Amino acid sequence: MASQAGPAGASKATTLTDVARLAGVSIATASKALNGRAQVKAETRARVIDAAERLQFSPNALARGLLAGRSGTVGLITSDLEGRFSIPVLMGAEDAFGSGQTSVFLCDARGDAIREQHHVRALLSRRVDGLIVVGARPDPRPPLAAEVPIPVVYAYAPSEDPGDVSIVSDNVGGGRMAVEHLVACGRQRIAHISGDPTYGAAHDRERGALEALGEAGLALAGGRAYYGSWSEAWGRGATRMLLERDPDVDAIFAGSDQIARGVLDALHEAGRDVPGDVAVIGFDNWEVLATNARPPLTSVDINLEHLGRVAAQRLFAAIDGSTRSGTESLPCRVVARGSTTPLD
Amino acid sequence: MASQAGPAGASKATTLTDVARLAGVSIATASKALNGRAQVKAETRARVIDAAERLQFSPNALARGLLAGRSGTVGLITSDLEGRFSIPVLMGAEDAFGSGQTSVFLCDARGDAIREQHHVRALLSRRVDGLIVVGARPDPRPPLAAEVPIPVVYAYAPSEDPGDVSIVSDNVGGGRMAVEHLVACGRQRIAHISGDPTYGAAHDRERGALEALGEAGLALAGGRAYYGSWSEAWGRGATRMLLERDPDVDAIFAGSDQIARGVLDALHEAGRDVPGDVAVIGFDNWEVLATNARPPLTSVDINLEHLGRVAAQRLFAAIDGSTRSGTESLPCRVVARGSTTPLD
DNA sequence: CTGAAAGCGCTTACAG
DNA sequence: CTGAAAGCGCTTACAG
Repeated sequence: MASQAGPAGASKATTLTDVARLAGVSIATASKALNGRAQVKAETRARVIDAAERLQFSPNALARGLLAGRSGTVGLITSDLEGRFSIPVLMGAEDAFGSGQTSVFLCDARGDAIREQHHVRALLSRRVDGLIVVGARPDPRPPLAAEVPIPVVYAYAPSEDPGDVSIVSDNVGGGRMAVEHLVACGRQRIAHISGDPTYGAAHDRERGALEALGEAGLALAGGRAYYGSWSEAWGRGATRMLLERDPDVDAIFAGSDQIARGVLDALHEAGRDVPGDVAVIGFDNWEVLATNARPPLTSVDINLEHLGRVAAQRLFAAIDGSTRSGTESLPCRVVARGSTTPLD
Repeated sequence: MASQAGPAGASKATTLTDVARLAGVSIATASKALNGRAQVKAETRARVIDAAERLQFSPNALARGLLAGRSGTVGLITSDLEGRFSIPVLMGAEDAFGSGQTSVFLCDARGDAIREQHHVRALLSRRVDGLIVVGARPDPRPPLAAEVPIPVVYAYAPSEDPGDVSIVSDNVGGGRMAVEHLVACGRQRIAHISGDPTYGAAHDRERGALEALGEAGLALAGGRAYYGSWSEAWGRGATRMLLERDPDVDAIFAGSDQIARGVLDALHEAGRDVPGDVAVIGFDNWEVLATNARPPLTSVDINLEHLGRVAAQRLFAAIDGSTRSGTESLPCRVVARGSTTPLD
């Protein structure tokens, strides 16, 4: 039954020629009229515009791009669509582009360098004007394998090459903010439970936390930071361990919201009141986890959507000729909820 | 300092003409050689291919598309990138396309019809060969406002127009599976706590559940299904209510994994053992919630990634001329974890 | 103010 | 087997 009709939509789209014919002018004039060029009589322009509307004319961007040497498109290569971190970045970038004339090609490399190469080649063939590469985790990643003749911006995960343009969130600053917030809430015995120790960003956060503690004249409760994995189970286990070693702890800075959820559970089971006895702050501000927690979880937001938007802006700038390079760190912010309140 | 260098990548890309010149043939011959046409001497072909490689020739897809009347691109319009349901669908679609010659434009309409229109127009102007529209929630949605001359496939949220092509997950079947699984585990007093009652899909799931209960000669524990919102808090509250009205309940089918997490919490606090006293099954199989639950949560997976892949296949078929239409429901599957086990 | 012509980079009949 | 020519849909100098 199928496929008898031949390719759907085979009815040819209307072209400038059709519009020109209907308006009774040459295609050159039609083009100028539609593009707002100055040298067209007002009445002629009106007739052309009217004809274009009547025919539902939609200019062929392929032809235009071929001529202009610019396609008005951009490639967004993510390493991991599944991961929840690339999505907000992607949203921010899509948002920044979408409002203008630029369309975005989405490619998921699934963390595979070969696949990434394949996508880069395809995008180059489509003559994208630039590329944004969104990493799966915040650590530095190798630059794209191929030499590409267009600007590239690395987002979330910076390129290992300092000559590239990278936009990341300021993990040191985020760690610092978390502790400063807890100190501002009057806490003195602050512990840090983090995740996978192979994440450089985790250590950056710890560094920021230690700086802030030092400035407040405090030491880390529990004797050291606890590293494990980015899971609720680890948050629970580490908290039990911590309570044994340092029962007087009055605040816990968790390396992620998942860990924080485990921390809250374990504190609850140990009969500690949050935030009365122990304040808890998470990291990432993963809404669904943070707002549903009991009590709702204070967390450090890493502003990923903003990061995506900035990446898009930097890409635009580079396409327009900017030669700025290097890694730019964007500040985090604390979103306060019920799990941290001042002691009084 | 910036922008002195002029637009980056301004060094013109190599063209077929460059390749032909280096190989000492006409561009027609070069084209045929590169595209595997039969009428080319082997030695000539080799010379052309060699030249193309040396020059890193990447054929201009814009020129090719202009000529072919087909761009080899497809538009993916999502209503809600933030939502966690559109992402897997998008992954599946991207995956199905990405392995071939098709590139995907991503557009987020943010649930706004005006924005959607804007994106449709832009995509049409880029001469995409087809469109996939991914809804934000599983209920039927109005078809695209504009008449589009290319095939459209609606995924996750079906079009209200039965003449359109829609791919959705089988919510009735999913509800049925959930109850059948609980019955298979020997449960007799099965309750259903669902979410926002304005979701048609929620009622579909209930319907499937009721059918399966009827076939097992059982009635719904708690007297009726409990509707509220898709949150942990509601899961907790509803469970408390349920335990009061029907203390003998031995299984709860939650309308989402978030609700299920709340259910588990409340059961835990009420001193009920899961799955010993009460079995719990969720819906959506949201990995991060399900695997981190205590015990790990059994859940109905709605196979969104597969749904995206099928949507892509249907779009391809339509582009190739298939005229099949209507709504296609894809089956769910139960992913069993620790929260449900046979009574024995 | 308007239009004929050239050209963006490629592919495809059509001659040779 | 190879190449000259036309053409996809548009824009932009350049004449008139």
